[in-house]
Amino acid sequence: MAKQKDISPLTIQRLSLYLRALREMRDFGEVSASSKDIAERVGSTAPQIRKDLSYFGSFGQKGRGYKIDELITTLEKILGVDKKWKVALVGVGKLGQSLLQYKGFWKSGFEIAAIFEKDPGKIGRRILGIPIYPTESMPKICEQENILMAIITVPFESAEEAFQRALDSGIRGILNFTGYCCFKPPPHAFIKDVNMSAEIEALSYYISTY
Amino acid sequence: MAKQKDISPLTIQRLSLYLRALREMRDFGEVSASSKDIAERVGSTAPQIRKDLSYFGSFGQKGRGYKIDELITTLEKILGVDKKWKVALVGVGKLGQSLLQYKGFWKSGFEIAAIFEKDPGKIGRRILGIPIYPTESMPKICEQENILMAIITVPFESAEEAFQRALDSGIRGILNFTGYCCFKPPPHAFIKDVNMSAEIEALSYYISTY
DNA sequence: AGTTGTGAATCTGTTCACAGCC
DNA sequence: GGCTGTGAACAGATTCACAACT
Repeated sequence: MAKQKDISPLTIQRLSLYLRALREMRDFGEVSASSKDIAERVGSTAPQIRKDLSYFGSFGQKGRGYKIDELITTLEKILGVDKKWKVALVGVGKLGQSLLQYKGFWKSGFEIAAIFEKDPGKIGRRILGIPIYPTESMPKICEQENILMAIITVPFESAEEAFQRALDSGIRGILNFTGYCCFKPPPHAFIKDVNMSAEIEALSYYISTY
Repeated sequence: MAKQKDISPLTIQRLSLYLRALREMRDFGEVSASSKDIAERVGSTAPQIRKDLSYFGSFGQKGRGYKIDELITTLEKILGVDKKWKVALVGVGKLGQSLLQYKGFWKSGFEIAAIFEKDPGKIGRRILGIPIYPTESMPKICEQENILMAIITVPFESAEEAFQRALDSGIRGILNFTGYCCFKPPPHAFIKDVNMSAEIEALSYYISTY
């Protein structure tokens, strides 16, 4: 279940969708599900789902489908969300505060444990009980608190600096909201870009064109 | 420049990155750029950029690269962001309010013109000067105001209903923050899913695995 | 010499179809 | 009969390599 190499990022992203779908089904009282059932929930196809799962092992029963509880546990293990993750928020402007407030993502074992800011007016205060530290203390705090992930929401201009500091602090996973996208992470650090402008501009393209 | 068919969504998404990079370069005083220059800015490769652009025409000069101003104008036209777009916000809970506050995206010609809500306590009020209407009035208002795009941030449970109402209101482009992903839009409507949980769970996978 | 634009080659991802099991 | 797991076929995206142009 662990060291599978060369699995497409697209597969990984979809695994996360399957997990949510399965949790819904469970909450709905279902006990087992076929690849077709899952496909309908996530707007995909049955062979796609079987193929994605097959990269990691055989979890179903021929003729019967998948046991929902088991598959949930399996997917949680694969995705690593069976563990608790401590996350740093770097930059607590409008967007950062919004993400803090928005509890949606922190459901599955992600916890914002520290906030880092440049603005002296904010340093030393707390938001939702979470302490705000000066950026310089990031290496120390991240080590102390065992923080391995960061959500970076600083302005574009400070992005490169923030990235570098995060890596120097032992951060291995970055969720990047800055729009800065030419940072090359070292071999075992990972960056995921979230780019809402690009999304909405793509919509603009489709509406204009078709 | 208009009706190119069958262009990959990935290309479109990247066009948006190129556009931002070029604007930065322009603001920095640059006048022309090679595909290599752009590639460095966006963390891609030179042939990728030339290929992407080639689907729409030949905009460069051999031996010299691209005139930045011209390419910006071209890309704006291709993406349709040379027009002003009015956008509806559907659901103004925590996440919706955050997006409103966060001016980042509204730079390039997108304007939130109306907010739609179920909560009677919010209806009739305004946020940042933008009126909050009951969801039922969506078809009427969207037609009056010529709103063709919607950002949907309602809770998962209300998503399907919200999608349906948006389409009934003439909305052609939806930016979907609900996590609901099995909605099949009709031929000339388009949905873009933004899924931050999936992003962060993917990070969890990479950190755990490598 | 420098750089574009592009067909051809390669690589990656998805779909199909069916053997094998329940 | 129903459904998984998977190799093989197919489709799609990226990279390469080079002719054409400045």
